[in-house]
Amino acid sequence: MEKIESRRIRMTKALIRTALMELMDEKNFERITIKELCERADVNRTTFYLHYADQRSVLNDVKESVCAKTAAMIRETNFSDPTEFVEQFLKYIKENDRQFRILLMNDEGDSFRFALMDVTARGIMQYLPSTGDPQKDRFLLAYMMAGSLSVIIEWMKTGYERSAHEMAAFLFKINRSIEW
Amino acid sequence: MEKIESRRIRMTKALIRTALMELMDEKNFERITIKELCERADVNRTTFYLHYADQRSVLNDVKESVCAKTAAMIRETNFSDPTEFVEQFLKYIKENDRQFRILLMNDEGDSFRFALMDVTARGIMQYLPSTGDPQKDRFLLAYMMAGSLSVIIEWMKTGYERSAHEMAAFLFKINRSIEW
DNA sequence: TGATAATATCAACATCGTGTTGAAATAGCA
DNA sequence: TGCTATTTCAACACGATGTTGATATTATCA
Repeated sequence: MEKIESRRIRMTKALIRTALMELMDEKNFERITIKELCERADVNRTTFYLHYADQRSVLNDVKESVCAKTAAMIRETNFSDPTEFVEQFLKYIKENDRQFRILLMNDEGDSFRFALMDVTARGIMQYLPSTGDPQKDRFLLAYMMAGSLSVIIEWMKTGYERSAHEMAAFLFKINRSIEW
Repeated sequence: MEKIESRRIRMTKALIRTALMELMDEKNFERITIKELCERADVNRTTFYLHYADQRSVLNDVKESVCAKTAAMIRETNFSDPTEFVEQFLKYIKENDRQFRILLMNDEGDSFRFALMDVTARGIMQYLPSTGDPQKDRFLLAYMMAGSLSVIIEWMKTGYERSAHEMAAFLFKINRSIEW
């Protein structure tokens, strides 16, 4: 289980992942065939099956990789207060617009959103509410996370009209104002 | 455009829609082929193409039909205050658990959620916030709708542990407490 | 450098789902 | 009953899938 992938394999898989993102920018995920994915990546179809079972496993791989990079960014960034954390996070999304847009818009079963939630929880854990009732806490967390992500997606759709700073303040104000 | 479908056609399409819901309860949407959908519905494949182009158009049809029924329920139900409206809505979801669960869990691009938003807007329109800034209003609406739906989905996942009454009070309290 | 192992390519294959066709069977309605 | 709408049926060409065995290329290490 501790196998480290060789540089060649990492390169091949990266080519396939990049090709998938390109294609998802052009058409629906369901319409993407393994054949055209391989042609775009310039990788033999047999090679594809050496590393992935189907298109979905490539997509999952992309999701994991984006989450990992986001987690690393959070780890390496210094922020003193939660508003600044949110602002940094928003800036990061804006800078990596294409990836986040594609993944959030094609998020079957909210799997990417849940993964993002886990990642960002690290940054705001200490500011999360507690009612004493674990189930209520879960409901509240779900509410705030889904609500915030939805606002972020709306922000994306405007082409990031408002600044990350302004949006962070907005989001922080809303989330803080909730009574529990 | 004003064609009324004959009883036979309505029946055939209903068979196909029911079969799709059955299959979606068993496996991922993407893995469902037209062939097996027809076998499950006991309808000839040629007949399928007479009414639908592909699996997705069947799914869209199901979504529309569920939204239409929900809208009808809302129209026919009397409720005096918004909490009661939310409670009725939650009860309706609980009673039609299978349909809502399947559609919400497989909601690519949030299309079903948006449609549900439109439908329920009728019931809570007058209680929606206005900041004077249309874009901010859109953000707030997105936040509250996505947050509430997410709580509802979490409620589903618990197997409707708490009562619709309690959940309605909870949701109403949260949404009301938001500052804008 | 040269041997060796890992990785990628290639051609070929059977299999399956797709979408369409024209003709025949069946059901509903006047 | 007879007419019309609807469904069934068999057949077809097409393309994607997943797998195979052999071969070529590339990386690693002695």
